[in-house]
Amino acid sequence: MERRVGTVLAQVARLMRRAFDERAREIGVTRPQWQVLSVLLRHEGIKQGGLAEILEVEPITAGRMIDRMQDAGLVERRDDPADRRAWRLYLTGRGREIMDRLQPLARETSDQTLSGISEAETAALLGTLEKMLENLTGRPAGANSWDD
Amino acid sequence: MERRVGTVLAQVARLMRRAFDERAREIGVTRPQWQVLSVLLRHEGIKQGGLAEILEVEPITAGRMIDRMQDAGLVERRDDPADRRAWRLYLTGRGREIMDRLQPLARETSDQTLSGISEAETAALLGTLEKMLENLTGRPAGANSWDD
DNA sequence: CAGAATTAGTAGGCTTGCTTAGTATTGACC
DNA sequence: GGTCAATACTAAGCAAGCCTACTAATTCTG
Repeated sequence: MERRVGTVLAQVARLMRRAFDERAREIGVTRPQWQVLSVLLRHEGIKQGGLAEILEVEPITAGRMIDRMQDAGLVERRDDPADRRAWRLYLTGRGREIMDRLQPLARETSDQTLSGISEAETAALLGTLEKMLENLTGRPAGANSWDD
Repeated sequence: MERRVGTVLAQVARLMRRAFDERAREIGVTRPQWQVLSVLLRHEGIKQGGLAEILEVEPITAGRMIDRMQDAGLVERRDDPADRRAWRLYLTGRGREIMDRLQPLARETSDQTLSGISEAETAALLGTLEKMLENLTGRPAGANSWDD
């Protein structure tokens, strides 16, 4: 039985990504890229390693994404004055503009996905998912947080 | 608030895949490949298109996966006697053996992820996820089923 | 201060997903 | 029976994950 949790979870996650990307294609941004922009909005000047940690992704994955987003003019790499190995990441004006246009698309996607599901059920879902996240990362979910 | 559902969902899905792949690396099989084997076990002789539909994946994605799994000796393509465009897919002996070894790893992964979460909560999670799946695919979740 | 260990990021190469565009075969319709 | 649309699959090319292995800079330790 439990086998199905991973399967269904992966399926829903993939279909949500597809639904978002479909809407955002015209803007030329993918959902993972939107998530990067989202983090950068809250943590201007973060290093690549920090970004990777928040996203729970390997540093190389974050680095490659920043490569593409820099080419697209969405983000900017600046030297870290205190550490010559590191980059500091900043949103460009274009990146900021695009965030404004993506927000409603994200809303639409989650509205579509959660249609007919009550607030309470959604909250319960989120609660369970956060426990799972803790089990997988071995650290409290609040710590790797998105909204501090 | 709802924004976070997609994000957390994607994160949990990715970390579960990582946890499974870590365990299965020694066997040389990834989680998506395990899912293919799983479907084939229940639907011997299915065509690639049918496989893609069950997995909710594009046909080309399924095709490329079968390429690799055929190279690895896990599955076999046989001609469809009634349609020269199509392939019929079968597990090899090796594929079947490997399934036996993967089952416990899948179990471990979901046990780790769901540790401290009650049966009732897990069932509720699954129920919610299936509603979301319906919302995303536009068809009843039982239809694209895994276990008929 | 010198040398070792850690940290920040990159390079190459793989799988899994996608889109768009193509070929080959089948099936439906006049 | 011939044309034409639909179907089954493949090709090329991209994004986003991963792992292993590397360079360069920093920090720790003796």
